[in-house]
Amino acid sequence: MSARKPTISDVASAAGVSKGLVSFALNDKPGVAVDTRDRILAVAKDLGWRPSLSARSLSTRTSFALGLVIRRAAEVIGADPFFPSFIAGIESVLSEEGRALVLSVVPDQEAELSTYRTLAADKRVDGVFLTDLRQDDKRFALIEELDLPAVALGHPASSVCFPFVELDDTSGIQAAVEHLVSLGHTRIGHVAGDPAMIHGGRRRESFADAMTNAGLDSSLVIETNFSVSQGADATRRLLDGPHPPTAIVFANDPMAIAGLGVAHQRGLRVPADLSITGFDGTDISAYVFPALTTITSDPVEWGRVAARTLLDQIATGAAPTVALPPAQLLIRDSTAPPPPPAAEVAHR
Amino acid sequence: MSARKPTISDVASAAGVSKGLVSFALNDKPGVAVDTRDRILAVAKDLGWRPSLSARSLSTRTSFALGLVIRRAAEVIGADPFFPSFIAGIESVLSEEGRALVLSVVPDQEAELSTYRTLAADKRVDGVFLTDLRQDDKRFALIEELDLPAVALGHPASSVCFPFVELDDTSGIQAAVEHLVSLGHTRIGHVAGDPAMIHGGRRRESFADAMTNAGLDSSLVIETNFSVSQGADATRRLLDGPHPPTAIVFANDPMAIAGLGVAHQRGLRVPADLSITGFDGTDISAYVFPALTTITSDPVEWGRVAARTLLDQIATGAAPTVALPPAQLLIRDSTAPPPPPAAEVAHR
DNA sequence: CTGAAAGCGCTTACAG
DNA sequence: CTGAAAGCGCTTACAG
Repeated sequence: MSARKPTISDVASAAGVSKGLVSFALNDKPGVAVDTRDRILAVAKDLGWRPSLSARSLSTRTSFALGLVIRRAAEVIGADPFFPSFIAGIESVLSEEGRALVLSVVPDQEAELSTYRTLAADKRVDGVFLTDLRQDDKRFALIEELDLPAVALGHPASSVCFPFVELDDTSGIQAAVEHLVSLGHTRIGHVAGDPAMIHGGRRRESFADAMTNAGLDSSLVIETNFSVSQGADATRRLLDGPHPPTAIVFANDPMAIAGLGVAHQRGLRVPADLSITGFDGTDISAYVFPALTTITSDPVEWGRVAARTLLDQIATGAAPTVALPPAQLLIRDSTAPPPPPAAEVAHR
Repeated sequence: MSARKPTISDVASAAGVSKGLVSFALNDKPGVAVDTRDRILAVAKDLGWRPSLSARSLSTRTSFALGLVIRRAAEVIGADPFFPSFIAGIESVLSEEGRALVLSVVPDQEAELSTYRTLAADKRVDGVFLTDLRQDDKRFALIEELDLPAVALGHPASSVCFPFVELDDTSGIQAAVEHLVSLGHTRIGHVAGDPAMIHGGRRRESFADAMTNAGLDSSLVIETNFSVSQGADATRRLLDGPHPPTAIVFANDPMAIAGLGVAHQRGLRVPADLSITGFDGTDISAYVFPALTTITSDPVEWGRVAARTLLDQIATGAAPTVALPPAQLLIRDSTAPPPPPAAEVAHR
């Protein structure tokens, strides 16, 4: 029971071998006799030896950590339940691998970029996750410049030199629009996300495509930054327009819930007077009234797959891109046929 | 423009001094002539030298990182907007200090404890944040055993050897009860959080105390795990009881929003038939209908202060405990006088 | 005020 | 299959 933590030298002398051999045994390198290896490992276990992370880091230039940089405005960060679940998924694979997750939350692009630079310069992480991809994403060039292994969430707008894990959300949006059209809606609005963000832009395009396919006007769209306050505001503007929609497709659940609030405040019944769909399938969406028809994905699984892909990319330098099962439309109680024209007018 | 990153030796030889002196200059140690120091620093900057983190870690036994372990069931993790904001607060101080945050999300106590052990054994972090304090918290003994610097969020149930940052939430709960009592409510229920968690238990006690002070029955309490599903369930049970409350105080906003959903589903008007209060002051609470009367705290500030305190604790070993401004009652539209007895009966 | 050297605890060619 | 040694890039007594 020495006070000091045992080192590789302690193990080596206790096992009667050199430090080098202990290292080889530990790392499963070839060239160690089986019984020698077993003896070394037994002694190591006996002594309670754990190789020093910083010593390994120094000689291998590896940090055994992965980095996640989240760039979100303070206003948006709290409302989005994506990240906690996504991180739980990452953790579930990292913990088995003895790796850690280094997390940064930054307010703007400048801080984001400099955070990646610092992470790379300090070799604080062996690779990074790229979330919230943007249309013209400055990170791509930076990642290449820094020669930092990376994995992106979603399909990058340009061709990139790293793998990504994508989840098709277009079919979910299309299913939502088709669902509303089949219920008889013809004036459907969309409260879109941030157009500078790939998934914000793509959901909007999917909406427009689906509307066009149905032969309907696809111009009832208002862009937001994904925040609840802008979601509420967009809903108001849509309802105040000359031809208010009878259904609104929201780009995320928090905005849809805010939209529900606006509708109720105006005395509109959902879904009798106004149908609403969300996006994410958050827990709370099942418990608001009426329960939200939404489009579900699996952020925990996304985290798991992204972590495995990044680890693979670090190890091999050429991990394959993977496509997750597409987001699914989950029909609950916030969608119904539109009101008959007369009843409709009565509400304005 | 060499391909290799410059090291301390490069700086030393370029400046014509020894490595040791460069180290002293870098770390502001005494015993370096001012002009020598300036020259060294100028050369270092010129060469773009950044001291290697892993080399420094190895010789100083410091990781320049702080650890946050979040133990939450998958079901609860997404709905609680506390952590993203709290983490943003931590980040705002760590980024200036060149330190990183290592985050772990674990499902249960066993994983939680072993995560702290691993973090300490690997010297992965220099100190840890302790959140979601429990009544009988196994982490306290572990922290002492591991000799790991720590800071707790909230007031520990037992006396501990590390500082904590507390935020009084009792006065907020009391203010909520007093507000409801002053509106004329006499049957007030409480959807409590997890009683094993300090803040869950304390909010519940504050509720009971406030009710007793008002001379009212304080037994209308249902415990939950803070999840929206249990929040909805508890609301139903309260409303199905023999003497249903005319107001419900919820231990967090997500559950209050679920409670709002249950009330609407039953055709109860809020606040005319039922008053509801939340806790947290989340963004979305302002946008549901009716806007939620809630109790607000400042998780970002909490993160900032906790980070500074932990850094102080690491540096001095004796950082003072700090008390944040108490949570404030924010009156919005979900609270009003109770319905007259007759009207009430009509709703059952 | 400054230099030369040992040490932190691993890994990895290089010999044998 | 195994050992002895150098090296990763810092920090820190120890001399002078």
